[in-house]
Amino acid sequence: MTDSRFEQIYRVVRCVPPGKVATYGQIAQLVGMARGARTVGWAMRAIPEGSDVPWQRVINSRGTISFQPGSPGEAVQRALLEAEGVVFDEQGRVDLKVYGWAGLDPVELNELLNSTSSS
DNA sequence: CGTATGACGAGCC
DNA sequence: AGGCTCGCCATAC
Repeated sequence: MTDSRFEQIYRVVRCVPPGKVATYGQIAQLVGMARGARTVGWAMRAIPEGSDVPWQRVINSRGTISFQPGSPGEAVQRALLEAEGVVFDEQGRVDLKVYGWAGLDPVELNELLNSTSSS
C-alpha cells in the first residue's frame, strides 16, 4: 500500500531511461489511472527542485512540452532532454515513435508498485 | 464537505 | 487542419 498516487507516479517516472520520453497518459495508465493524465501533470508540478525524479522526460501525447510558451520551464525541460540525446523538430516536437518509452514489463511494474519502501 | 484548479486527452465544431 | 469544449482524477482551499 502506498501513501499517495504521487509516489506511484514518481516511481514510474524514475524508471524512464535517459534519452527516452513518456507521456502523461502513459504514466497515468501505468499507475492505474488511465484517465488521470492531469493528475500526473499535477504530480510533476509538485516535484521539488533537486528531486531524483526525471520529470523532464514526461511530455504530452503530442510529443511536445506542456509548459507555457516563453516559460523558463519549457526551455529547461527541452535543454535537459536535448542533453540526453532527444531531438526536437522545427515544431518543437519529439518523435514518440523513436524516443517514446516502451514502458515497463508487467513483472517489473508490479515489483515497482509493490515496493512500499523503496529509497 | 463542496468548489475550484491544473505540466492532459480525446472528441466535436 | 486548427481551435475550442468537456471529461477525468487528485490535490488545495
